[in-house]
Amino acid sequence: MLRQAWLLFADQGFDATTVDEVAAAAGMSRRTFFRYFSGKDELVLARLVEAGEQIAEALAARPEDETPWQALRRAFDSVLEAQEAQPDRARTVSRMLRDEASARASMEERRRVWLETLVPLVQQRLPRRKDAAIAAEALASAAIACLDTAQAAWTEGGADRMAAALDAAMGAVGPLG
Amino acid sequence: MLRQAWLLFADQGFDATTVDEVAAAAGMSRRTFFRYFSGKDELVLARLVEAGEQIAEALAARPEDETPWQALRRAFDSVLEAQEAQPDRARTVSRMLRDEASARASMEERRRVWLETLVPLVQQRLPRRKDAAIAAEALASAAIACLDTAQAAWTEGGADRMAAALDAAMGAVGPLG
DNA sequence: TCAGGTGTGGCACAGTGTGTCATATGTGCC
DNA sequence: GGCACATATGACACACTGTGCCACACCTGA
Repeated sequence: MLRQAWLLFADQGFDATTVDEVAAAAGMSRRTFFRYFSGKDELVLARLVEAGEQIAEALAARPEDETPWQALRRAFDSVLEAQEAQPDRARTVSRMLRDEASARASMEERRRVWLETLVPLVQQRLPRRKDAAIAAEALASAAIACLDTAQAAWTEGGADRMAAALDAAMGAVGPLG
Repeated sequence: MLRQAWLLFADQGFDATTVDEVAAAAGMSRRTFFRYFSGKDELVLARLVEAGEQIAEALAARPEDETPWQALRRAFDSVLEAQEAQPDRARTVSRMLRDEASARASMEERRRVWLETLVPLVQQRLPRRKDAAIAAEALASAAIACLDTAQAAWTEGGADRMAAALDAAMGAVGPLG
């Protein structure tokens, strides 16, 4: 949906692309665009949310005997593969999210949306204790932080295999087994 | 600086307060306000950056035999105290950052600024290895994620001692010794 | 007194996001 | 077919943000 918009973003940058251009490229009026999307941000967020759903699916499918941290690490694999399958495109998007101020806001939003679906799945893997809710949220958001770290390292040359970067990141924080 | 602005934010909400109002309250013109600040966001960010500097100072002062994770946990103590000293004000700010869309953008920005100062300090505590840079960034950003989790839990009733919430969060992710 | 720097405000402009209203474009029913 | 009704779209106006540009006031030293 609105693949046209992403072409514009990649070409001119996110900030430099106006809503008018996006709307025109999609063949609708400005007003109509705002009726379907809350703004340019939502186009970015939509993509990120999709990835979050992939992760949630994968996490739900991990064997029960894995620790939450191991399961989260494995759940990220599908996203890693998708990124490494189209490295140029993935790096372009990644740099956009890092460099363009207005796109950055979507990152915090993504964190919340991802947590909403991931936290319950993590909590299922924890013993029912008083602090289980906090523990689950801490684990999930720490894992996301590691994913972002790996993503950044991979985007800027340092690491050529993203999986290795993620192992390094998550392995430094908690035992991967 | 611009304490007036924070009164307006607390009173009307962040989004609902216009730059014109802030400028008027500070006794300067709109144009002059934009000469000193990049926007309302910067007023929020300034506060968050200050807290980050406190954390960095505290981290640098931790004994060398602590693990990075333990040291980070202890480095957060000063922020915790500051928050618990003025719980109402802290909760108001916390809710604003959570609920108001435009303030949310500052959270991602804060993450970056904090990492810039914290990562080198964490890396000093790690053995020099190939992945030390990634490990340091992963540890620091995971710790920040835990702090946010604890903050959220404390803001919404659940936990009345923020330190306990942070122990639960960080303890669930890595050993605190 | 004059020249040059500095701080400030006014104005105009492009851009975002929203409310309101008018105009298509169906869709079902008689 | 013709009519009534709902829905989708577009046009316009508006409040607000952020920036460039210019004018004015004020200070300071020669």
